[in-house]
Amino acid sequence: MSQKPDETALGKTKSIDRDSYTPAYAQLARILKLSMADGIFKSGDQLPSEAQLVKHYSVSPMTVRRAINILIDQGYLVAEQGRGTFVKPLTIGEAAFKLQELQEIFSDEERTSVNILETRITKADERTASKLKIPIGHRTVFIRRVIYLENLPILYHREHIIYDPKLPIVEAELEVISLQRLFSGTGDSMIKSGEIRMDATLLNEEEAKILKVKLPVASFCLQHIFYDFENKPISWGRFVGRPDSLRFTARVGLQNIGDETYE
Amino acid sequence: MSQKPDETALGKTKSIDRDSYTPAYAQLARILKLSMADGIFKSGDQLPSEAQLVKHYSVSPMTVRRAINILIDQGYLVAEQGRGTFVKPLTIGEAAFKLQELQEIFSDEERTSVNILETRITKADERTASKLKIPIGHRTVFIRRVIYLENLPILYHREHIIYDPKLPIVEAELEVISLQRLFSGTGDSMIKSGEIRMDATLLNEEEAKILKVKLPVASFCLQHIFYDFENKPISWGRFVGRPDSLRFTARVGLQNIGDETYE
DNA sequence: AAGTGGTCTAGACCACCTA
DNA sequence: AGGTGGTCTAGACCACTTT
Repeated sequence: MSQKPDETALGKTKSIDRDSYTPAYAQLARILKLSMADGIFKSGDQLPSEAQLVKHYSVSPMTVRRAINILIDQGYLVAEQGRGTFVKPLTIGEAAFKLQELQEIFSDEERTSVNILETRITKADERTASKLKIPIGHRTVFIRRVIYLENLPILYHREHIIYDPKLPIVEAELEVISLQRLFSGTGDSMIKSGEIRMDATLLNEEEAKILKVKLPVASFCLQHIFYDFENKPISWGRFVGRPDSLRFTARVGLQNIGDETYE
Repeated sequence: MSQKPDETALGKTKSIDRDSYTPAYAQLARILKLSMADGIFKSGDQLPSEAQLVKHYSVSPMTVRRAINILIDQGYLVAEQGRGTFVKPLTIGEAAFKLQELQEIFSDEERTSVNILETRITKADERTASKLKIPIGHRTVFIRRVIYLENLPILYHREHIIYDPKLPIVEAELEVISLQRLFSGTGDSMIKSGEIRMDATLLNEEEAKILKVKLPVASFCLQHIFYDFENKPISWGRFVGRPDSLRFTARVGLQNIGDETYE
Protein backbone atom coordinates (compact mmCIF):
# COMPACT_ATOMS: atom_id res chain seq x y z
CA MET A 1 0.00 0.00 0.00
CA SER A 2 1.65 3.15 -1.20
CA GLN A 3 0.83 6.56 0.13
CA LYS A 4 2.28 8.57 -2.72
CA PRO A 5 0.18 9.22 -5.80
CA ASP A 6 1.17 6.83 -8.57
CA GLU A 7 0.57 8.41 -11.90
CA THR A 8 2.14 5.52 -13.75
CA ALA A 9 -0.71 3.30 -12.61
CA LEU A 10 -2.93 5.21 -14.98
CA GLY A 11 -0.87 4.25 -18.00
CA LYS A 12 -2.42 0.87 -18.48
CA THR A 13 -5.99 1.84 -17.75
CA LYS A 14 -8.70 2.55 -20.25
CA SER A 15 -9.11 5.90 -21.88
CA ILE A 16 -12.21 7.97 -22.39
CA ASP A 17 -14.27 7.37 -25.51
CA ARG A 18 -15.38 10.76 -26.77
CA ASP A 19 -17.87 9.24 -29.20
CA SER A 20 -19.66 7.34 -26.46
CA TYR A 21 -23.07 8.40 -25.27
CA THR A 22 -22.09 7.97 -21.65
CA PRO A 23 -20.66 11.28 -20.49
CA ALA A 24 -16.97 11.74 -19.87
CA TYR A 25 -17.36 12.26 -16.14
CA ALA A 26 -19.26 8.99 -15.78
CA GLN A 27 -16.66 7.14 -17.83
CA LEU A 28 -13.90 8.55 -15.68
CA ALA A 29 -15.73 7.67 -12.48
CA ARG A 30 -16.13 4.14 -13.76
CA ILE A 31 -12.46 3.86 -14.73
CA LEU A 32 -11.37 4.98 -11.28
CA LYS A 33 -13.81 2.60 -9.64
CA LEU A 34 -12.55 -0.30 -11.72
CA SER A 35 -8.99 0.62 -10.80
CA MET A 36 -9.94 0.33 -7.16
CA ALA A 37 -11.72 -2.97 -7.74
CA ASP A 38 -8.62 -4.32 -9.49
CA GLY A 39 -6.47 -3.28 -6.57
CA ILE A 40 -4.50 -0.71 -8.60
CA PHE A 41 -5.58 1.83 -6.03
CA LYS A 42 -5.82 0.22 -2.63
CA SER A 43 -7.42 1.28 0.59
CA GLY A 44 -5.65 4.37 1.89
CA ASP A 45 -3.78 5.11 -1.34
CA GLN A 46 -3.54 8.63 -2.64
CA LEU A 47 -5.07 9.17 -6.04
CA PRO A 48 -3.24 11.07 -8.77
CA SER A 49 -3.93 14.77 -8.40
CA GLU A 50 -6.66 16.45 -10.34
CA ALA A 51 -4.09 18.16 -12.55
CA GLN A 52 -2.53 14.80 -13.40
CA LEU A 53 -5.90 13.29 -14.21
CA VAL A 54 -6.75 16.29 -16.39
CA LYS A 55 -3.55 15.78 -18.38
CA HIS A 56 -3.77 12.03 -18.60
CA TYR A 57 -7.37 11.83 -19.73
CA SER A 58 -7.43 15.10 -21.68
CA VAL A 59 -10.51 16.48 -20.00
CA SER A 60 -11.20 19.73 -18.21
CA PRO A 61 -10.77 20.18 -14.47
CA MET A 62 -14.53 20.37 -13.95
CA THR A 63 -14.98 16.95 -15.49
CA VAL A 64 -12.36 15.35 -13.27
CA ARG A 65 -13.85 17.12 -10.28
CA ARG A 66 -17.28 15.83 -11.07
CA ALA A 67 -16.11 12.24 -11.42
CA ILE A 68 -14.29 12.45 -8.10
CA ASN A 69 -17.27 14.07 -6.38
CA ILE A 70 -19.45 11.17 -7.47
CA LEU A 71 -17.06 8.66 -5.93
CA ILE A 72 -16.86 10.75 -2.76
CA ASP A 73 -20.66 10.79 -2.56
CA GLN A 74 -20.72 7.04 -3.03
CA GLY A 75 -18.27 6.64 -0.19
CA TYR A 76 -15.30 5.32 -2.13
CA LEU A 77 -13.01 8.34 -1.82
CA VAL A 78 -12.22 11.05 0.66
CA ALA A 79 -10.72 14.40 -0.33
CA GLU A 80 -8.65 16.50 2.02
CA GLN A 81 -7.98 20.02 0.95
CA GLY A 82 -4.33 20.73 0.42
CA ARG A 83 -3.35 17.09 0.92
CA GLY A 84 -4.93 14.98 -1.74
CA THR A 85 -7.66 12.50 -2.54
CA PHE A 86 -7.52 9.06 -0.96
CA VAL A 87 -9.20 5.69 -1.28
CA LYS A 88 -11.53 5.29 1.67
CA PRO A 89 -11.33 2.05 3.63
CA LEU A 90 -14.53 0.03 3.62
CA THR A 91 -16.68 0.51 6.69
CA ILE A 92 -19.79 -1.30 7.73
CA GLY A 93 -21.46 1.95 8.68
CA GLU A 94 -21.96 2.76 5.01
CA ALA A 95 -24.47 -0.04 4.74
CA ALA A 96 -28.06 1.10 4.28
CA PHE A 97 -31.23 -0.92 4.13
CA LYS A 98 -33.68 0.69 1.75
CA LEU A 99 -37.44 0.40 1.54
CA GLN A 100 -37.16 0.49 -2.22
CA GLU A 101 -38.13 -3.17 -2.46
CA LEU A 102 -41.30 -2.43 -0.56
CA GLN A 103 -42.07 0.30 -3.04
CA GLU A 104 -41.62 -2.12 -5.91
CA ILE A 105 -44.18 -4.45 -4.39
CA PHE A 106 -46.74 -1.69 -4.41
CA SER A 107 -46.04 -0.50 -7.91
CA ASP A 108 -46.61 -4.00 -9.26
CA GLU A 109 -50.36 -3.72 -9.58
CA GLU A 110 -50.70 -7.01 -11.38
CA ARG A 111 -49.57 -9.05 -8.41
CA THR A 112 -50.47 -6.79 -5.51
CA SER A 113 -53.86 -6.18 -3.97
CA VAL A 114 -55.07 -4.36 -0.91
CA ASN A 115 -57.93 -5.58 1.25
CA ILE A 116 -59.47 -3.19 3.74
CA LEU A 117 -60.55 -5.08 6.84
CA GLU A 118 -62.02 -2.17 8.71
CA THR A 119 -62.37 1.58 8.51
CA ARG A 120 -64.18 3.65 11.09
CA ILE A 121 -64.10 6.91 12.92
CA THR A 122 -62.93 6.49 16.47
CA LYS A 123 -61.75 8.55 19.41
CA ALA A 124 -58.04 8.73 20.06
CA ASP A 125 -56.79 6.77 23.04
CA GLU A 126 -53.86 7.93 25.12
CA ARG A 127 -51.19 6.45 22.93
CA THR A 128 -52.67 7.60 19.65
CA ALA A 129 -53.26 11.08 21.02
CA SER A 130 -49.68 11.28 22.18
CA LYS A 131 -48.26 10.17 18.85
CA LEU A 132 -50.48 12.49 16.84
CA LYS A 133 -50.19 15.36 19.33
CA ILE A 134 -53.95 15.76 19.65
CA PRO A 135 -56.13 15.73 22.77
CA ILE A 136 -57.40 12.37 23.99
CA GLY A 137 -60.81 11.72 22.52
CA HIS A 138 -60.15 13.68 19.33
CA ARG A 139 -61.63 11.90 16.36
CA THR A 140 -59.39 9.86 14.08
CA VAL A 141 -60.04 7.59 11.13
CA PHE A 142 -58.83 4.11 11.94
CA ILE A 143 -58.00 1.74 9.12
CA ARG A 144 -56.87 -1.85 9.08
CA ARG A 145 -55.81 -3.47 5.85
CA VAL A 146 -53.87 -6.36 4.43
CA ILE A 147 -51.58 -6.18 1.43
CA TYR A 148 -51.41 -9.33 -0.66
CA LEU A 149 -48.70 -10.34 -3.09
CA GLU A 150 -50.15 -13.01 -5.35
CA ASN A 151 -52.76 -14.00 -2.75
CA LEU A 152 -50.18 -14.29 -0.01
CA PRO A 153 -50.67 -11.81 2.84
CA ILE A 154 -47.34 -10.05 3.24
CA LEU A 155 -48.19 -6.90 5.16
CA TYR A 156 -50.72 -6.01 7.82
CA HIS A 157 -51.27 -2.31 8.24
CA ARG A 158 -53.00 -0.33 10.94
CA GLU A 159 -53.21 3.43 10.76
CA HIS A 160 -54.80 6.35 12.59
CA ILE A 161 -55.44 9.45 10.51
CA ILE A 162 -56.52 12.70 12.13
CA TYR A 163 -60.13 13.27 11.15
CA ASP A 164 -60.59 16.25 8.89
CA PRO A 165 -64.22 17.04 7.98
CA LYS A 166 -63.02 18.90 4.90
CA LEU A 167 -61.63 15.73 3.36
CA PRO A 168 -63.88 13.09 1.84
CA ILE A 169 -63.63 9.75 3.56
CA VAL A 170 -64.45 7.36 0.84
CA GLU A 171 -63.04 3.96 1.46
CA ALA A 172 -61.76 3.57 -2.04
CA GLU A 173 -59.98 6.89 -1.76
CA LEU A 174 -58.42 6.09 1.56
CA GLU A 175 -56.83 3.11 0.00
CA VAL A 176 -55.19 5.28 -2.59
CA ILE A 177 -54.39 8.31 -0.51
CA SER A 178 -52.55 6.68 2.30
CA LEU A 179 -50.77 3.82 0.61
CA GLN A 180 -50.56 3.91 -3.12
CA ARG A 181 -49.66 7.57 -3.15
CA LEU A 182 -47.03 7.21 -0.49
CA PHE A 183 -45.31 4.44 -2.31
CA SER A 184 -45.72 5.36 -5.92
CA GLY A 185 -45.34 9.08 -5.38
CA THR A 186 -47.94 10.10 -7.91
CA GLY A 187 -49.68 13.42 -7.76
CA ASP A 188 -49.32 16.03 -5.10
CA SER A 189 -49.51 15.37 -1.42
CA MET A 190 -50.21 17.16 1.82
CA ILE A 191 -47.29 15.36 3.37
CA LYS A 192 -44.09 17.26 3.95
CA SER A 193 -42.09 14.67 5.83
CA GLY A 194 -42.23 11.43 7.70
CA GLU A 195 -40.42 9.33 10.25
CA ILE A 196 -40.20 5.58 10.01
CA ARG A 197 -38.94 3.30 12.73
CA MET A 198 -38.09 -0.34 12.31
CA ASP A 199 -38.44 -2.78 15.17
CA ALA A 200 -38.26 -6.51 15.57
CA THR A 201 -41.39 -7.81 17.27
CA LEU A 202 -43.10 -11.00 18.28
CA LEU A 203 -46.31 -11.28 16.33
CA ASN A 204 -49.45 -11.45 18.42
CA GLU A 205 -52.30 -13.84 17.69
CA GLU A 206 -54.26 -11.41 15.56
CA GLU A 207 -51.26 -10.55 13.41
CA ALA A 208 -50.25 -14.18 13.00
CA LYS A 209 -53.75 -15.13 11.97
CA ILE A 210 -54.01 -12.40 9.38
CA LEU A 211 -50.56 -13.10 7.96
CA LYS A 212 -51.20 -16.84 8.09
CA VAL A 213 -48.13 -17.81 10.06
CA LYS A 214 -47.70 -20.02 13.12
CA LEU A 215 -46.75 -18.63 16.50
CA PRO A 216 -44.32 -17.96 17.96
CA VAL A 217 -42.63 -15.97 15.24
CA ALA A 218 -40.61 -12.79 14.99
CA SER A 219 -40.98 -10.21 12.26
CA PHE A 220 -40.37 -6.63 11.28
CA CYS A 221 -42.58 -3.79 12.32
CA LEU A 222 -42.42 -0.47 10.49
CA GLN A 223 -43.92 2.35 12.48
CA HIS A 224 -44.54 5.61 10.69
CA ILE A 225 -45.66 9.14 11.43
CA PHE A 226 -46.33 11.61 8.64
CA TYR A 227 -46.36 15.39 8.95
CA ASP A 228 -48.03 18.16 6.98
CA PHE A 229 -46.46 21.41 5.83
CA GLU A 230 -46.97 22.94 9.24
CA ASN A 231 -45.05 20.04 10.76
CA LYS A 232 -48.19 18.74 12.43
CA PRO A 233 -48.74 14.99 12.50
CA ILE A 234 -51.31 13.70 10.02
CA SER A 235 -51.21 10.00 10.63
CA TRP A 236 -49.63 7.30 12.71
CA GLY A 237 -49.50 3.66 11.83
CA ARG A 238 -47.58 0.45 11.61
CA PHE A 239 -46.86 -2.21 9.08
CA VAL A 240 -46.21 -5.73 10.26
CA GLY A 241 -44.61 -7.94 7.67
CA ARG A 242 -44.80 -11.62 6.97
CA PRO A 243 -41.38 -12.72 8.18
CA ASP A 244 -40.38 -14.91 5.25
CA SER A 245 -41.41 -12.37 2.61
CA LEU A 246 -39.82 -9.28 4.06
CA ARG A 247 -36.06 -9.15 3.96
CA PHE A 248 -33.57 -6.36 3.91
CA THR A 249 -30.12 -6.58 2.39
CA ALA A 250 -27.32 -4.08 2.00
CA ARG A 251 -23.97 -4.07 0.29
CA VAL A 252 -20.76 -2.29 1.06
CA GLY A 253 -17.62 -1.88 -0.97
CA LEU A 254 -16.88 -2.45 -4.62
CA GLN A 255 -18.95 -4.80 -6.70
CA ASN A 256 -21.16 -5.00 -9.76
CA ILE A 257 -19.46 -2.17 -11.55
CA GLY A 258 -21.68 -1.98 -14.57
CA ASP A 259 -22.17 0.38 -17.46
CA GLU A 260 -24.78 2.41 -15.66
CA THR A 261 -24.36 6.12 -15.35
CA TYR A 262 -22.88 7.17 -12.05
CA GLU A 263 -21.42 3.74 -11.52
CA MET B 1 -50.63 23.39 -7.46
CA SER B 2 -49.31 25.02 -10.58
CA GLN B 3 -47.53 23.18 -13.33
CA LYS B 4 -45.96 26.19 -14.98
CA PRO B 5 -42.69 27.56 -13.70
CA ASP B 6 -43.31 30.56 -11.51
CA GLU B 7 -40.40 32.90 -11.66
CA THR B 8 -42.14 35.48 -9.56
CA ALA B 9 -41.99 33.11 -6.62
CA LEU B 10 -38.27 33.74 -6.49
CA GLY B 11 -38.72 37.44 -5.93
CA LYS B 12 -39.28 37.25 -2.22
CA THR B 13 -36.69 34.57 -1.47
CA LYS B 14 -33.25 35.11 -0.09
CA SER B 15 -30.33 36.02 -2.25
CA ILE B 16 -26.86 34.58 -2.32
CA ASP B 17 -24.27 36.08 0.00
CA ARG B 18 -21.03 36.29 -1.94
CA ASP B 19 -19.00 37.04 1.17
CA SER B 20 -20.18 33.90 2.92
CA TYR B 21 -17.88 30.95 3.41
CA THR B 22 -20.56 28.51 2.34
CA PRO B 23 -20.29 28.11 -1.41
CA ALA B 24 -22.83 29.61 -3.77
CA TYR B 25 -24.10 26.25 -4.98
CA ALA B 26 -24.79 25.13 -1.41
CA GLN B 27 -26.55 28.39 -0.61
CA LEU B 28 -28.70 28.04 -3.71
CA ALA B 29 -29.53 24.41 -2.91
CA ARG B 30 -30.57 25.48 0.57
CA ILE B 31 -32.70 28.34 -0.74
CA LEU B 32 -34.53 26.00 -3.11
CA LYS B 33 -35.00 23.45 -0.35
CA LEU B 34 -36.41 26.07 1.99
CA SER B 35 -38.77 27.21 -0.76
CA MET B 36 -40.07 23.67 -1.01
CA ALA B 37 -40.40 23.39 2.75
CA ASP B 38 -42.37 26.64 2.81
CA GLY B 39 -44.68 25.35 0.14
CA ILE B 40 -43.60 27.95 -2.43
CA PHE B 41 -42.75 25.05 -4.69
CA LYS B 42 -45.14 22.19 -4.12
CA SER B 43 -45.06 18.56 -5.04
CA GLY B 44 -45.21 18.26 -8.81
CA ASP B 45 -44.48 21.92 -9.52
CA GLN B 46 -42.06 22.89 -12.22
CA LEU B 47 -39.06 24.84 -11.05
CA PRO B 48 -37.90 27.99 -12.80
CA SER B 49 -35.60 27.06 -15.65
CA GLU B 50 -31.87 27.05 -15.21
CA ALA B 51 -31.58 30.19 -17.33
CA GLN B 52 -34.07 31.99 -15.06
CA LEU B 53 -32.22 30.91 -11.95
CA VAL B 54 -28.92 32.04 -13.47
CA LYS B 55 -30.37 35.50 -14.11
CA HIS B 56 -32.18 35.81 -10.81
CA TYR B 57 -29.30 34.77 -8.57
CA SER B 58 -26.51 36.15 -10.78
CA VAL B 59 -24.51 32.95 -10.85
CA SER B 60 -23.13 30.87 -13.69
CA PRO B 61 -25.03 27.96 -15.23
CA MET B 62 -22.63 25.46 -13.67
CA THR B 63 -23.46 26.72 -10.22
CA VAL B 64 -27.19 26.42 -10.75
CA ARG B 65 -26.69 23.00 -12.26
CA ARG B 66 -24.69 21.83 -9.30
CA ALA B 67 -27.28 23.02 -6.79
CA ILE B 68 -30.02 21.25 -8.72
CA ASN B 69 -27.97 18.07 -9.04
CA ILE B 70 -27.56 17.97 -5.29
CA LEU B 71 -31.30 18.17 -4.77
CA ILE B 72 -31.85 15.51 -7.42
CA ASP B 73 -29.35 13.23 -5.65
CA GLN B 74 -31.15 13.84 -2.38
CA GLY B 75 -34.42 12.85 -3.99
CA TYR B 76 -36.20 16.20 -3.83
CA LEU B 77 -36.24 17.00 -7.53
CA VAL B 78 -36.50 15.19 -10.83
CA ALA B 79 -35.20 16.62 -14.10
CA GLU B 80 -36.61 15.66 -17.46
CA GLN B 81 -34.61 16.67 -20.44
CA GLY B 82 -36.43 19.06 -22.69
CA ARG B 83 -39.32 19.45 -20.26
CA GLY B 84 -38.09 20.94 -17.06
CA THR B 85 -37.19 20.28 -13.45
CA PHE B 86 -39.96 19.27 -11.07
CA VAL B 87 -40.51 18.84 -7.36
CA LYS B 88 -40.61 15.13 -6.65
CA PRO B 89 -43.50 13.81 -4.57
CA LEU B 90 -42.46 12.19 -1.33
CA THR B 91 -42.25 8.42 -1.47
CA ILE B 92 -41.66 5.94 1.28
CA GLY B 93 -39.20 4.03 -0.84
CA GLU B 94 -36.63 6.76 -0.29
CA ALA B 95 -36.36 5.77 3.34
CA ALA B 96 -33.10 4.10 4.28
CA PHE B 97 -32.02 2.57 7.55
CA LYS B 98 -28.31 3.09 8.05
CA LEU B 99 -25.84 1.19 10.18
CA GLN B 100 -24.13 4.46 10.98
CA GLU B 101 -25.37 4.33 14.55
CA LEU B 102 -23.77 0.95 14.98
CA GLN B 103 -20.53 2.41 13.76
CA GLU B 104 -20.75 5.19 16.30
CA ILE B 105 -21.07 2.65 19.09
CA PHE B 106 -17.81 1.07 18.06
CA SER B 107 -15.89 4.28 17.66
CA ASP B 108 -16.78 5.30 21.21
CA GLU B 109 -13.95 3.44 22.88
CA GLU B 110 -14.66 4.95 26.27
CA ARG B 111 -18.00 3.26 26.63
CA THR B 112 -17.59 0.21 24.42
CA SER B 113 -15.74 -3.00 25.17
CA VAL B 114 -15.43 -6.33 23.44
CA ASN B 115 -15.26 -9.62 25.28
CA ILE B 116 -14.12 -12.71 23.38
CA LEU B 117 -15.99 -15.75 24.66
CA GLU B 118 -14.32 -18.31 22.48
CA THR B 119 -11.88 -18.59 19.60
CA ARG B 120 -10.82 -21.86 18.10
CA ILE B 121 -9.96 -23.54 14.85
CA THR B 122 -12.72 -25.81 13.69
CA LYS B 123 -13.84 -27.70 10.62
CA ALA B 124 -16.54 -26.18 8.48
CA ASP B 125 -19.93 -27.85 8.69
CA GLU B 126 -22.25 -28.00 5.74
CA ARG B 127 -23.80 -24.60 6.25
CA THR B 128 -20.55 -22.77 6.89
CA ALA B 129 -18.90 -24.47 3.92
CA SER B 130 -21.77 -23.45 1.69
CA LYS B 131 -21.68 -19.82 2.80
CA LEU B 132 -17.90 -19.54 2.49
CA LYS B 133 -17.73 -21.63 -0.69
CA ILE B 134 -15.17 -24.01 0.74
CA PRO B 135 -15.27 -27.82 1.02
CA ILE B 136 -16.89 -29.31 4.09
CA GLY B 137 -14.24 -29.95 6.70
CA HIS B 138 -12.02 -27.06 5.59
CA ARG B 139 -10.55 -25.33 8.59
CA THR B 140 -12.05 -22.07 9.80
CA VAL B 141 -11.43 -19.84 12.77
CA PHE B 142 -14.56 -19.61 14.85
CA ILE B 143 -15.04 -16.64 17.15
CA ARG B 144 -17.77 -15.76 19.60
CA ARG B 145 -17.78 -12.39 21.27
CA VAL B 146 -19.98 -9.95 23.08
CA ILE B 147 -19.94 -6.20 22.62
CA TYR B 148 -20.77 -4.16 25.69
CA LEU B 149 -21.93 -0.58 25.85
CA GLU B 150 -21.32 0.65 29.37
CA ASN B 151 -21.39 -2.88 30.79
CA LEU B 152 -24.65 -3.70 29.05
CA PRO B 153 -24.36 -6.50 26.48
CA ILE B 154 -25.81 -5.08 23.28
CA LEU B 155 -24.45 -7.35 20.56
CA TYR B 156 -23.58 -11.02 20.36
CA HIS B 157 -21.36 -11.90 17.43
CA ARG B 158 -20.43 -15.25 15.94
CA GLU B 159 -18.12 -15.45 12.96
CA HIS B 160 -16.34 -18.04 10.84
CA ILE B 161 -13.17 -16.86 9.13
CA ILE B 162 -11.44 -19.02 6.54
CA TYR B 163 -8.23 -20.27 8.11
CA ASP B 164 -5.13 -18.86 6.45
CA PRO B 165 -1.82 -20.17 7.82
CA LYS B 166 -0.07 -17.06 6.50
CA LEU B 167 -2.01 -14.82 8.85
CA PRO B 168 -1.23 -14.66 12.55
CA ILE B 169 -4.09 -15.72 14.75
CA VAL B 170 -3.52 -13.73 17.83
CA GLU B 171 -6.63 -13.24 19.82
CA ALA B 172 -5.96 -9.61 20.43
CA GLU B 173 -5.50 -9.06 16.72
CA LEU B 174 -8.63 -10.88 15.75
CA GLU B 175 -10.56 -8.51 17.86
CA VAL B 176 -9.18 -5.62 15.92
CA ILE B 177 -9.11 -7.10 12.46
CA SER B 178 -12.63 -8.31 12.21
CA LEU B 179 -14.55 -5.73 14.13
CA GLN B 180 -12.80 -2.51 14.94
CA ARG B 181 -11.35 -2.22 11.48
CA LEU B 182 -14.62 -2.92 9.79
CA PHE B 183 -16.41 -0.27 11.72
CA SER B 184 -13.82 2.43 12.11
CA GLY B 185 -12.32 1.96 8.69
CA THR B 186 -8.74 2.55 9.76
CA GLY B 187 -5.80 1.25 7.83
CA ASP B 188 -5.91 -0.93 4.79
CA SER B 189 -7.95 -4.04 4.46
CA MET B 190 -8.11 -7.24 2.48
CA ILE B 191 -11.84 -6.78 2.13
CA LYS B 192 -13.21 -5.60 -1.18
CA SER B 193 -16.91 -5.89 -0.51
CA GLY B 194 -19.54 -7.29 1.77
CA GLU B 195 -23.18 -8.27 1.93
CA ILE B 196 -25.28 -7.70 5.00
CA ARG B 197 -28.74 -9.11 5.53
CA MET B 198 -31.10 -8.07 8.26
CA ASP B 199 -33.63 -10.48 9.70
CA ALA B 200 -36.02 -10.47 12.59
CA THR B 201 -35.49 -13.54 14.76
CA LEU B 202 -36.61 -15.12 17.98
CA LEU B 203 -33.66 -15.26 20.32
CA ASN B 204 -32.68 -18.72 21.44
CA GLU B 205 -31.73 -19.56 25.03
CA GLU B 206 -28.00 -19.06 24.55
CA GLU B 207 -28.48 -15.67 22.92
CA ALA B 208 -30.98 -14.52 25.53
CA LYS B 209 -28.63 -15.57 28.33
CA ILE B 210 -25.67 -13.72 26.86
CA LEU B 211 -27.67 -10.59 26.12
CA LYS B 212 -29.38 -10.83 29.49
CA VAL B 213 -32.96 -10.68 28.29
CA LYS B 214 -35.97 -12.81 29.09
CA LEU B 215 -37.52 -15.17 26.58
CA PRO B 216 -39.51 -15.08 24.45
CA VAL B 217 -38.18 -12.00 22.68
CA ALA B 218 -37.66 -10.88 19.11
CA SER B 219 -34.63 -9.00 17.87
CA PHE B 220 -32.55 -8.07 14.89
CA CYS B 221 -30.01 -10.37 13.33
CA LEU B 222 -27.38 -8.96 10.98
CA GLN B 223 -25.81 -11.62 8.85
CA HIS B 224 -22.69 -10.69 6.92
CA ILE B 225 -20.34 -12.17 4.34
CA PHE B 226 -17.16 -10.37 3.36
CA TYR B 227 -15.20 -10.89 0.15
CA ASP B 228 -11.56 -10.36 -0.79
CA PHE B 229 -10.24 -8.74 -3.98
CA GLU B 230 -10.73 -11.96 -5.89
CA ASN B 231 -14.39 -11.95 -4.82
CA LYS B 232 -13.82 -15.00 -2.66
CA PRO B 233 -15.58 -15.12 0.71
CA ILE B 234 -13.35 -14.42 3.70
CA SER B 235 -15.75 -14.64 6.57
CA TRP B 236 -19.35 -15.31 7.46
CA GLY B 237 -21.00 -14.28 10.66
CA ARG B 238 -23.97 -12.81 12.43
CA PHE B 239 -24.68 -10.15 14.97
CA VAL B 240 -27.65 -10.54 17.26
CA GLY B 241 -28.67 -7.37 19.00
CA ARG B 242 -30.22 -6.65 22.34
CA PRO B 243 -33.73 -5.70 21.25
CA ASP B 244 -34.15 -2.58 23.35
CA SER B 245 -30.75 -1.13 22.45
CA LEU B 246 -30.83 -1.61 18.71
CA ARG B 247 -33.24 0.57 16.81
CA PHE B 248 -33.35 1.82 13.28
CA THR B 249 -35.03 5.00 12.15
CA ALA B 250 -35.34 6.70 8.81
CA ARG B 251 -36.75 9.98 7.61
CA VAL B 252 -38.30 11.02 4.34
CA GLY B 253 -39.17 14.43 2.98
CA LEU B 254 -38.19 17.90 4.05
CA GLN B 255 -37.06 18.63 7.55
CA ASN B 256 -34.17 19.95 9.59
CA ILE B 257 -32.89 22.23 6.88
CA GLY B 258 -29.80 23.54 8.59
CA ASP B 259 -26.73 25.47 7.63
CA GLU B 260 -24.77 22.38 6.75
CA THR B 261 -23.16 22.09 3.39
CA TYR B 262 -25.21 20.08 0.93
CA GLU B 263 -28.31 20.63 2.97
C1' DA C 1 6.97 28.40 -2.61
C1' DA C 2 4.78 24.68 -4.57
C1' DG C 3 1.22 21.53 -4.76
C1' DT C 4 -3.35 20.15 -3.52
C1' DG C 5 -8.40 20.32 -3.53
C1' DG C 6 -12.70 23.73 -3.81
C1' DT C 7 -15.19 26.96 -6.22
C1' DC C 8 -16.66 29.63 -10.01
C1' DT C 9 -17.03 31.95 -14.59
C1' DA C 10 -19.14 32.81 -19.24
C1' DG C 11 -19.80 30.99 -22.51
C1' DA C 12 -20.44 26.67 -26.03
C1' DC C 13 -22.72 22.68 -28.17
C1' DC C 14 -25.89 18.91 -27.96
C1' DA C 15 -30.28 16.11 -27.24
C1' DC C 16 -34.78 16.35 -26.20
C1' DC C 17 -39.64 17.98 -25.82
C1' DT C 18 -43.47 20.99 -26.96
C1' DA C 19 -45.85 23.86 -29.79
C1' DA D 1 -38.45 27.02 -33.72
C1' DG D 2 -37.73 27.93 -29.21
C1' DG D 3 -37.20 26.39 -24.71
C1' DT D 4 -35.41 22.93 -21.60
C1' DG D 5 -31.94 20.13 -19.34
C1' DG D 6 -27.03 17.77 -19.96
C1' DT D 7 -22.40 18.19 -20.81
C1' DC D 8 -18.05 20.34 -21.34
C1' DT D 9 -14.29 23.76 -21.89
C1' DA D 10 -10.10 26.43 -20.39
C1' DG D 11 -9.05 28.87 -17.70
C1' DA D 12 -9.26 31.78 -12.93
C1' DC D 13 -8.87 32.60 -7.93
C1' DC D 14 -8.97 30.92 -3.29
C1' DA D 15 -7.82 28.13 1.03
C1' DC D 16 -5.21 24.81 2.74
C1' DT D 17 -1.10 21.67 3.57
C1' DT D 18 3.46 20.39 2.96
C1' DT D 19 8.25 21.20 2.03
